[in-house]
Amino acid sequence: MSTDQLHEAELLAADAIGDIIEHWGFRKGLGRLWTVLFIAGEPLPAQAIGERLTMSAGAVSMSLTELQRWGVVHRVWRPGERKEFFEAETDFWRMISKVFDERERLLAGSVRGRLEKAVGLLQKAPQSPEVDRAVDRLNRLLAFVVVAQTALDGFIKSRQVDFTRFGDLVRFPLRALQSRRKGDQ
Amino acid sequence: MSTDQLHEAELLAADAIGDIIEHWGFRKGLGRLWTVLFIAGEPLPAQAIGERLTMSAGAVSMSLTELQRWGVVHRVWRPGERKEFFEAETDFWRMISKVFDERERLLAGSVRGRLEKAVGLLQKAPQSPEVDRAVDRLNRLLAFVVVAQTALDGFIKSRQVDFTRFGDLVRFPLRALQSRRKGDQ
DNA sequence: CAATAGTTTCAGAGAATTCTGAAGGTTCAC
DNA sequence: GTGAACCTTCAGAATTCTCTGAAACTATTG
Repeated sequence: MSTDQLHEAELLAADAIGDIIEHWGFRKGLGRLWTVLFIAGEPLPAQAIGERLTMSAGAVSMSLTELQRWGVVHRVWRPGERKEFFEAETDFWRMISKVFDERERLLAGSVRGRLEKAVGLLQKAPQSPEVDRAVDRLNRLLAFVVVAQTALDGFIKSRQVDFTRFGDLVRFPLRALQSRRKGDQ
Repeated sequence: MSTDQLHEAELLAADAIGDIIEHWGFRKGLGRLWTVLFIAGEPLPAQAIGERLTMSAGAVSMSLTELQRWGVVHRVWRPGERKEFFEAETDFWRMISKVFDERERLLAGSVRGRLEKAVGLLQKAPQSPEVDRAVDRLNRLLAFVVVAQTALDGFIKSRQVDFTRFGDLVRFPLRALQSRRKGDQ
């Protein structure tokens, strides 16, 4: 039965993506849910998602909320339909940018602030070779946080252009791969 | 007392870095431990770490093992000393590369394999517009995983050069910062 | 406005992760 | 070899995270 195989493939892929996502600090379930939506290729109602992944309505709802917060899933309203639909963001680049932005915004401020505070504390302490070296190192760490943030940001924001050398694979790779089938080689 | 302030600053910074690290999918404790070693600026015995962070010997040992596995902490043997010392890797770039490499190695194979398997499953299923579209999407996902990996890898490996515009801040900034103290200009 | 379909929220259950503390190694000095 | 100092391991404790299921809420329909 075709539906079973579709379903099995879906779960397999969802789990794989779930694992990636988990290694980047997200919940596995979020990756799985996004993948199901992505493979579906069209907006799905919450209930359908719950059925495919065997999740409770509550879990689906919470996950969808979080995915929307990250900008990787969008809510779709369909005239005439009572229920709501959800679709996966498919522009991988936009997705990643958003996630990075969010992480930056969330952390950079507080982290930077705290590191600066730590430096301040030390500089008020009586000078000593030990403290001096600690200040140097903290400053170095602080500098790195800033540089890394800038660099990552630049990378993320510039890549859309640079990626063209991959033949638009990132944004619209469908055509290029369409003809490759198992056993081709 | 200077030691108290050093200690307080240490904890503050350690916690900040711990938070960053946590958002990138690691245990907070690993970030904290690394930071203490980094600020110390010299190899420390396990016991000293435990005291500064109030961790049990077991936790310290386990954390050190993991940090070494990630290549961000090194074991140092000092002739004449019975205990062993641990020092933080200070080349941020090497650190990041290693971490990315590890993640890649760990996941890329399995993830790629599973996605390919999912595509294979679908391609054996009876053709239908729905299945065809699913195959397309899965292929696109697969392509992205590969591209992203390549791109990230390239970025990571090339950045060492590009970072020079930050005045070597990333690799060897110690000297540059050593003399700079608050009020220098 | 009552009934219904659908979604969100949240307390508590259950699962997973992380830490502790003790037992067991290992190394080195004597 | 024995004892001391130190590190590692690991079973179970403690903590944290995630999910469930039911109740509350919202929007739509008749």
